[in-house]
Amino acid sequence: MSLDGPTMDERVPRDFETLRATILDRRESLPKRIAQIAAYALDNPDDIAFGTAASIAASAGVQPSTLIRFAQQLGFDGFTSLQQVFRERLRERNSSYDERLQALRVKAEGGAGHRAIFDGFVAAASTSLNDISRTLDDAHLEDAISLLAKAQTIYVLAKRRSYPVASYIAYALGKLKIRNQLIESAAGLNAEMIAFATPADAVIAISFSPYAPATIEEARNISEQGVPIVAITDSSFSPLAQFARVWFEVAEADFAGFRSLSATMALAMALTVGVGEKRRDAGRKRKA
Amino acid sequence: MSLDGPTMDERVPRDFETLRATILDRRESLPKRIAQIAAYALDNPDDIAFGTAASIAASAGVQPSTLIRFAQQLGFDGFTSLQQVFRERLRERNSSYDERLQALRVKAEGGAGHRAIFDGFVAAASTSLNDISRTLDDAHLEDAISLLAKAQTIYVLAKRRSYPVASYIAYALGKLKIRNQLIESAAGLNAEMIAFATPADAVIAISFSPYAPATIEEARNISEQGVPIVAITDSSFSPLAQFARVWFEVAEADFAGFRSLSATMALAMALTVGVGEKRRDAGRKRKA
DNA sequence: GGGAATATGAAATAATAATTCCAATCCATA
DNA sequence: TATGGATTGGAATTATTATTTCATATTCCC
Repeated sequence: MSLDGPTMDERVPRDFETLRATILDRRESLPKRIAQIAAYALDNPDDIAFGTAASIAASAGVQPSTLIRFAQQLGFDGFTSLQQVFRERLRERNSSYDERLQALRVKAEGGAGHRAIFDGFVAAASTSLNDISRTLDDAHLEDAISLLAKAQTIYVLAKRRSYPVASYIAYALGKLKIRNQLIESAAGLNAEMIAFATPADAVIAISFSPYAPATIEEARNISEQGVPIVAITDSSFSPLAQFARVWFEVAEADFAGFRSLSATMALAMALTVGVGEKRRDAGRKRKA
Repeated sequence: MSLDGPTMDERVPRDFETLRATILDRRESLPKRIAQIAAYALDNPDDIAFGTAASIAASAGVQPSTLIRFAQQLGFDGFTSLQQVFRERLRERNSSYDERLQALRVKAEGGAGHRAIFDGFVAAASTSLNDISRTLDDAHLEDAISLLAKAQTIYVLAKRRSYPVASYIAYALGKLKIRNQLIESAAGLNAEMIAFATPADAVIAISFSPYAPATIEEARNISEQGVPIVAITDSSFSPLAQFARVWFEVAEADFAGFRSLSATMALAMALTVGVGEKRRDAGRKRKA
């Protein structure tokens, strides 16, 4: 029995890393059941954070009292205070990513030097990816892919800032052997090109504010011919939205006056590869 | 009083985002104290996850019973089940950034459906951004920007998969009023275009394995004319590296056979805007 | 192999926390 | 301004959960 007063020799681990180290350190010398719960704790820290003493003990295959003895051996005065450490860990880790992004952004805004510019663009891209990952509507995605998979030719329509995305879509469709036509302005023959499109075809149109007038005009014309349009744009007020059969709202973060394209790119690739898969599946079914 | 049976009309939010949306949606119509705790909940989700009804109520300045009424209004049968949602959120977000990515990747690999494809591309893009953020060499960035800032005309050279990046660079340089020439193959006049370049100009060349032969060939020719090259490529064995005055190694993650472009894009934008800034500074100094 | 020290299991107990209930208050409407 | 309904506060009640206790088992040393 040890009756040392309120100030004990052994320091109680206050943060998770210290705790982890302490456990690992003593691992050898722990009694069987205590070691069992120690291993469980390091393997399933989330369960310790949220579970009740009884539920955790059951999962780990020990008695609740063992769990408490484990906590006491580590210097805590009970399970509850041990649990605090595991909860604190979640609190901190949770914010770590956003904080890192925030730090990057602050550095980019405040800092001088060109590294700051680079960090700014990375932060903008990360933010955009994060956003779209949260907000993308699965049903829209399915609709858009079905629509495009049925098309004889997929026309790809985008100007200026959105043009790189269009050119990547065209490249990817080509690699997947899906017939497509990029509508670019070089030769000034857009109107003629568009005239070939029929309701059996489909369009992917991409435009962000300020909407390139040519893109809008061409989208209007082509939709009047009955060609279904899948639009990627930045708000429900976008003129593109009104012509589109399916449309996606993509909010890209910007930096130094240039918006990121990463979220749009990810969506564009998902559409392209999705169409490729859908066609392959349909092909297989037809053969079988 | 509503005595509707076990199947109630209103769906109980099962995940945090739905819950958040529901709260925001009803915000107007909520009674004062309930609204108070609603605001608190959205502002301090961690506290809801970890606190007790009493402690949370005290922090939010209401009675515990109000907290329970709030939960019930949302369709939960008590505070405890509301709290589950807040805990689940932490479990999922818990993941340090890498773990979250891992989750996304697992979802993309395991999951069927087109959402999985989308998640895969988002994961690839995030990974790439993460990598480049860690590995980019500040000194290289400075060197490249200095080199490009001195150029009379910046030639931009990329084919196939890298072409979208080149077109974005050209767009951005244009917006910044920096003279540039995109070398595309449409008219088959690349050789002639390249012949105009002099050592007072500079080139940004982008190529990834499998390196487009045309890009390599053109890079060789232009470097033999003494025009300095900044290259973005994917390994030190890249044929581009040997012609380049400065070169960046960018490792893009891939998914479904298509590599991400997000890291390359971020670097490209940093170069572009960096050059813009450098020229503006130089201009100011010359005037002063 | 015997005995002391240590570890474990299971149930009793104490504590803490969620929920309910009812009276008081507020608010809209006639 | 009176009245009914909704909202709120606070204490009582019920539930859940952590902790303690003690009997039993195991281990280690002489």
